[in-house]
This record gives sequence, C-alpha cells and structure tokens, in this order.
Amino acid sequence: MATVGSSCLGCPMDPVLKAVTGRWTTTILWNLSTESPLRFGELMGLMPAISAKVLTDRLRMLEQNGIVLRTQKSTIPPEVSYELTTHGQDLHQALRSLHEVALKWNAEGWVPGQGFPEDQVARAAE
Amino acid sequence: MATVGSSCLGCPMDPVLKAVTGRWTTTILWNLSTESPLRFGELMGLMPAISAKVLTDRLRMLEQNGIVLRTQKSTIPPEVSYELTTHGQDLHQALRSLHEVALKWNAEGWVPGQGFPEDQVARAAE
DNA sequence: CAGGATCCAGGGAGATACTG
DNA sequence: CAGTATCTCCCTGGATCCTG
Repeated sequence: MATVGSSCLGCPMDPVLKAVTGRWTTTILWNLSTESPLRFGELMGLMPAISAKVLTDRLRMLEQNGIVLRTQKSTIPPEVSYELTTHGQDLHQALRSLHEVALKWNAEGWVPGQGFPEDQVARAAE
Repeated sequence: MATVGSSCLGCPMDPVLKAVTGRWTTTILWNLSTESPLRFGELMGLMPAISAKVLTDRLRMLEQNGIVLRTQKSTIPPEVSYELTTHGQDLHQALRSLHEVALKWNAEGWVPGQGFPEDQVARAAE
C-alpha cells in the first residue's frame, strides 16, 4: 500500500500532475478557486496573455477530467460560466499553499532563473 | 498590493509555477521532499521513465532557481547528491497537499482524460 | 557514476480568421 | 459573447553516443 513517504514508483501523482499543472492550467484553477463562477471572458481578462484557443483547450481538458464544471445558457449572446466541481475543490489547499510560496519567494527577492539574492551573490563571488 | 483573493493580474504565481511544475519537475521535488539527500542514480531509480538528460536539465534548473542544492564529492567514481534548500522546503506543504489529492482521486476511481466514475456514466447516458 | 553533446520528432502554444 | 478551425513555429522530451 502507499505509505507515507512512499516514492513515486507507481505512485499516483504523475497523472494528476499532468492534469492540474502545465502552462496556464494551474493559473486557471487558482482563479476559479478564489472566485467562481467565472465567465469565459472574465477568465480571459484575468489572464491577458492567454489566447482564446488555449483557454478553451485547457477548460475542455479540465472539464473532461471532472475538475471543472461548465454551465451554459443558450441565450443570445451566449453566457458560459465555469467553476470547480466538488472534486476540483480538493485542490484548494494545494493551490493556496502554492500561492503562499509564491508570495513568500517574491518578498524574498526570488528571480526566475537566478534564484534568491544569496544565490546571486554566491554566483558573483566566483 | 497583493491582497488575499487577488486575481492573477500581475500576481507572482506564474514564474513560480513555471519553476516548480512541468513534466518531471514536481515529481523530482516530491521525491526530494520525502527523502533526501538522494543521489543522481537513486533519483533515476525512483523515476524509471525519465532519461538522464531530462533529469540533469531539471536538476540544473532547480539548482539555478535556488530550490535544490547539489553536493558533489570529487571522488572516483563521483558521488553527487541532491536535496531541497531551505527555500525549497517551502514547497513541502504544497507537495503534500498535491499528493493527498492524488491518493484521494485514485481511490475514487479517477481516470486521466475520463474523469471520475460519475462523469463516465453521465457521458455514457448521452 | 554522473554527466555533457547532438540530433531528432512531436506536440503544445500562439497568431489569425471565421461563426452560432 | 464564446467559441471553432487552421497553420506554423518553437520548445521539450527522448534516444544515442561519448567522457572525467
């Protein structure tokens, strides 16, 4: 059985990671976990750099995986909103933790690709 | 200021996500967070499907980002071990949460690309 | 043992244009 | 408004071979 401290030999993390991480995916989940339901256009507005195609792709994939619920009103203009399913809400804690780490590292002066200030001076000393 | 519940407009999650998620990266971090230090070959053994090149790439990137510490004994044969830095240990909670979700979803019959059992019967009913 | 160097193929991201 | 349909390009993962 999978005991605490078990390695990743046959551990179930891999497929889950594939489903919830990856470019944009985690950001979408974070947005939906802090505020929902959100409409398609609202999600676009929260992530200015994403394209409609990629957002659609990610949402479809998350929906397929039972993580996100899509609700569609067939009015004109159409109104579609997204929210986490009950299963998707299992991710709340993980997303919150990730967010906290992000805030902390930012406050500590972490720079993507360069690390923390200490790392940078250590590098400069060489 | 970044307040709690803030969206991802200029929020610091993106670069952090890039650094800690992605194929293999999170799995490596999980292994190092449950058991360390680990040698290069031990990491390989824990992730049979990874190639040496990718493992090296990921470790270098994590090292560059100040998340993983590389310790090298210049003996023959060489012995190199990896562990999380103190900053890297900030990820413990997030990794644990992710792992718990993975175990839960697995127990609930979640299938990558198909979702949960309920989703699958709902789909079959159409 | 722990890698560095190359080469290659595939897929995902992005831009653009169109639609119910 | 909320997509869909293509097309291209680049990046990443994987395989193979070589080395301190």
